[in-house]
Amino acid sequence: MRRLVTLLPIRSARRRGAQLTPPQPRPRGHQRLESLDETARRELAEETGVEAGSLHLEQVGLYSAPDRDPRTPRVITCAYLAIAPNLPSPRAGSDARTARWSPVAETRELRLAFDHNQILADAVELARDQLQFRAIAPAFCQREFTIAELREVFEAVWGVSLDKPNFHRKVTDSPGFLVPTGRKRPTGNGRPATLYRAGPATALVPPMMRPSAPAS
Amino acid sequence: MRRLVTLLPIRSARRRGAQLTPPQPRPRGHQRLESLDETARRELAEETGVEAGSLHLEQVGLYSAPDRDPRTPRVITCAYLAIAPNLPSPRAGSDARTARWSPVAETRELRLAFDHNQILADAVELARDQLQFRAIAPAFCQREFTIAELREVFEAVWGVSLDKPNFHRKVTDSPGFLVPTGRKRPTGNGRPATLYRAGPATALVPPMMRPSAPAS
DNA sequence: GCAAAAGTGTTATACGTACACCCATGT
DNA sequence: ACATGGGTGTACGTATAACACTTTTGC
Repeated sequence: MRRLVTLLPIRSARRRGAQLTPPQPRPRGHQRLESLDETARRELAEETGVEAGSLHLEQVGLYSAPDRDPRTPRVITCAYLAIAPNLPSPRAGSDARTARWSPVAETRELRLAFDHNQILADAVELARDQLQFRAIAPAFCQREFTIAELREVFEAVWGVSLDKPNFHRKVTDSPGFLVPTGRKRPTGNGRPATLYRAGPATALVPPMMRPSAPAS
Repeated sequence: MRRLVTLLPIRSARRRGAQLTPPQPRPRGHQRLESLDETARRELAEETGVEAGSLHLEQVGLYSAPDRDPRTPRVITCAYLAIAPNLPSPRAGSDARTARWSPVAETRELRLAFDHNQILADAVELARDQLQFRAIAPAFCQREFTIAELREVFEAVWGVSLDKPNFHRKVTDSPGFLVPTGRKRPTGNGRPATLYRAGPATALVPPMMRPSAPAS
């Protein structure tokens, strides 16, 4: 089952610059100024071990309701959506002590603090939308992947099941989306699947339309 | 010609809460806490005279590159996109002293300070995308409008020309998008157009796909 | 009547969907 | 040989685009 969501605790979220009050001076010298995007990328790498290169990062939005944290007014959070393959479990003992993975289908049942359920819902919805038009699906996979693995990404994020033959055509016909590596991967049982890498295209043309009703 | 963009100066952008440093205490007492969305809505109303009710407001994004304002590091801006009809000219003598209107087609030629060209481009791109799927186009019009006026919105924002008959069907067939008022407006020359109001629908189904290449 | 703008009908084409079918491999 | 999963072909329904056509007004 594909896991897509990590939840970093509030304490960590504050330290990593997600809160927009001026940052505390860092203990060891040489405090280089960085954008929030860079901060999010660096801290996520530090806490989960994901190398920054293979990481698709995107702003979800700014959450600034004055009473969103009843303990302290004026806590403002900028939420990010990260897309990456093969994420390791959050490191025990790190800031992300209570971080965990959750399948997309179960995110609605989670009970998070403050407005984090809303933030998470917005992030999932953003991922679902982006998947239709942008060529970000390979970011969920290894550097080389099969069409079936790519299809599982769409099925997991959208919570639907897609027609295998039509999906195959759509992704292979989309210009610049996939480049075959020439290699094949034995499936153990059945014909081996050809391996692909992410192509140069940034958009998916024509778009992969998301079915309205969840299929069986 | 339809004008869509207002540019508020930096000085104003700071005071209205677009900068995310803790807000200065306001001179007259009773400083109610508000979210950034509320701040943007209130300040835009104060400076342009747009009543808050008929205003579609949306976050564009957060701009936090450390050197985006070379005079002061760490100036962070949350940009908003506002959609409203019939905007009056910015008030002389107000904070928005250098604010002005610009047609969408000419926004690429503008020379703005700092990263504001990028912010403006992002906002226009957001408006273009949203127009396809959300029922926000009537927010550009008066409370009652004709199909032709609605079509001019799409043509102005997208920079294309659309087929009149097909556009008419699409918008009238989209359930809950438009409600006819029963009244008609004489065009001066030709058959009078029936007037519509914005319907309850929030999404445009099916979406109004934006043509890829600009038509003649 | 004529011009002009609103609105309707009609047709060809493109697209997505469903599903039958073939291909390549392990046992 | 046969089961299994990868991949291709094909037919059908629906949506879109292009444009001819009708309707309603002012002059």
